[in-house]
Amino acid sequence: MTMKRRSVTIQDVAQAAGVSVSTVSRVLNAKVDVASDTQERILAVIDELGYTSNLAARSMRSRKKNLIGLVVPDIGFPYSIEIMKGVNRAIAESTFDLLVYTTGDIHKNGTALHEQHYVSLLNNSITDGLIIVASAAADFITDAPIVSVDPHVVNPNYPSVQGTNYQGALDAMNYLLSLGHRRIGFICGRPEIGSAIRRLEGYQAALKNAGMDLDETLITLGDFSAKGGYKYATQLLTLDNPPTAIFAANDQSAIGVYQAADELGVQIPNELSVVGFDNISEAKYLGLTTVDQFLADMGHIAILMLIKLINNEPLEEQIHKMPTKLVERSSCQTLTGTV
Amino acid sequence: MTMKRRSVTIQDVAQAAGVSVSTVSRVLNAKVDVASDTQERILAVIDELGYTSNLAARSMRSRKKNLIGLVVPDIGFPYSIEIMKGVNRAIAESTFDLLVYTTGDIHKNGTALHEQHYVSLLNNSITDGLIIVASAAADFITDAPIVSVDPHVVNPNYPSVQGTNYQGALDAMNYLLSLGHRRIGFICGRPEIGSAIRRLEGYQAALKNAGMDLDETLITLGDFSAKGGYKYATQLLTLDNPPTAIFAANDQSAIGVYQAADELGVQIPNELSVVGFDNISEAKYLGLTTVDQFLADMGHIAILMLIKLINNEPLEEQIHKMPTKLVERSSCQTLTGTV
DNA sequence: TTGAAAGCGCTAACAG
DNA sequence: CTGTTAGCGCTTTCAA
Repeated sequence: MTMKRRSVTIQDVAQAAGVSVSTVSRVLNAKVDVASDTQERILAVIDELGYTSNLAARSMRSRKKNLIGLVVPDIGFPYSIEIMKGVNRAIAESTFDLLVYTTGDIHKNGTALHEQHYVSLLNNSITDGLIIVASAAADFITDAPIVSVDPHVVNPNYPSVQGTNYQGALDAMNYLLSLGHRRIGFICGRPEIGSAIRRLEGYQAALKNAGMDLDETLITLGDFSAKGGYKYATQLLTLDNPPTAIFAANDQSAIGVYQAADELGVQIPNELSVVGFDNISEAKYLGLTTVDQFLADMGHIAILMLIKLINNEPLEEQIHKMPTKLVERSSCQTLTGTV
Repeated sequence: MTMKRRSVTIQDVAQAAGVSVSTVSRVLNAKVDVASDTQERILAVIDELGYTSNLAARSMRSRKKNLIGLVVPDIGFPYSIEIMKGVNRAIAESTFDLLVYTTGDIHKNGTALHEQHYVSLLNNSITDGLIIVASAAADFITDAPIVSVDPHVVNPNYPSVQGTNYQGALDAMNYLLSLGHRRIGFICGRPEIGSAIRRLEGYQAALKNAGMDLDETLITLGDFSAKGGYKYATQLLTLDNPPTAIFAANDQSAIGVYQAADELGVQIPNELSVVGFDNISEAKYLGLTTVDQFLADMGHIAILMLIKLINNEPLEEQIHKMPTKLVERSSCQTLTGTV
């Protein structure tokens, strides 16, 4: 590790090259009005001294930072990972660098405050713009643009990319109905999150469309966790008249369902069909890639939108509808976005 | 979204509170020598104006930035995620904020350059120190301390936290041997990475210790990917005299083994035992948590080491040995670290 | 084509 | 306890 006590500054480079700092700065910023031999000499010195421009100083002085920030909730969720992948891909194709901040455990309180803290910290100083994933906070203080991905509550004041949760739930339910199921259980997500509610509404609408009655005992609480899924699946499967299929609000819940079924000796998929929304873990385990792609695309779209905002280009409203694909014991996810 | 054209500065706060900037600065940095009524007034103004300190300006002026950087390879790997979790946990218990940078696809070239770019960019400006996970680069130019987690090649010039790959492989093999297996296949990791080699050495040593001959046809190439695992498992399982057990170099490879076995109609674990190093995906799928913990602890330890370095405290050499736990079809991971 | 000089927002002496 | 002042490293006028 080459560890110097004081880093080499633009001053050092200027002195070594026998020019002024402003000339070095011009070279660094690829300005054209520099004599080519001067330029070469400076570049050589930069290389020799191992100079890197100081991010802080640069950010402070100039408006463009070439840096985009991504604020994601608990990275333990495959959901976050997949979005990050799409973001990474889009960043790689751009001229921006990416910094990621995680707000920690999504189930803990104070997430909204954490988010706001980071937004202020970053967007008022070193980043040109920010993507916020699954934000709990509804409002932010910021100078630079923000694009929100799957916010808990949609705020029409700023652009967002959202999964088509309602349609996805309809698709999943229609799939189960087409298999002949008439008693389908539903394990809900965290009720304060809009997407969980829209999935529930999709569940209810599908039953209604099929002309079936709603059995309230088949709808349970839930919290997007495997533990919750296990608890509520056990509840459903030990009913006097248990469901023949379960639609879980997300992949973690679905894992809990598998565990509960296993423990109770219920065979999947022979005795019980299971569909989980966002069923990433399983898809990955089974070597499927379709589901991941939806989320990655959300991240990708969000970055493209953000870059347009940063460049002051207009956003055209646009529906980005992903094809739906269902696999046994797995699920579907569709999304819309404005680019 | 509250979006102002120019952010409120410490100047604005000072003016509004009728004090000087330095007094505001003192309050911001929790200095004690400020009259409590002055402090209250300033805090009220800060709150009212929605002031947030400019990260760039602060970083530039003061040595302490309260920010730690984490550079991880491809976030698609559960390995990276688990380490990030441990890091997050340690950060939450500290006074530091965390910023993450990912170098993208681990299999792509140029990773080392990417790493060096970010180390210079961050560590010479806005971070107090950096954790680098699975670094491909061996050397860095940096002002602030670095702690390396599982570097490809260990550089004795700077502190590192490393998994006990050799011992872990021994444990995994002894487990398979204790099950009575005498023909055990090995699917290697990327050979340019030190940990892959140490796992191979553990495999070989275990056989030697058991007084068994080494059958070269049972050792295949590999690349830490499911695709590679599938390919080489197929190769092993279609041998004239196929192995009764396979030890895969990581969890991705193991997934490939399951796929290959499934396709060839080989029953696991009845006809074939499989152990995968770092078997995170499966452990998670099966609801196990032990394996994750090892990696998270590596991240945790790394942060504790880094904070000591930042505070100029000495590092004591210390072996942190995790208990070994083996589960059928899954694996073990132990680690050591200096804190 | 280049250099001198003015700050960006902030912290840290140094005085009072 | 508080204000004045001097920069941190960089970009950007404005002159030369």
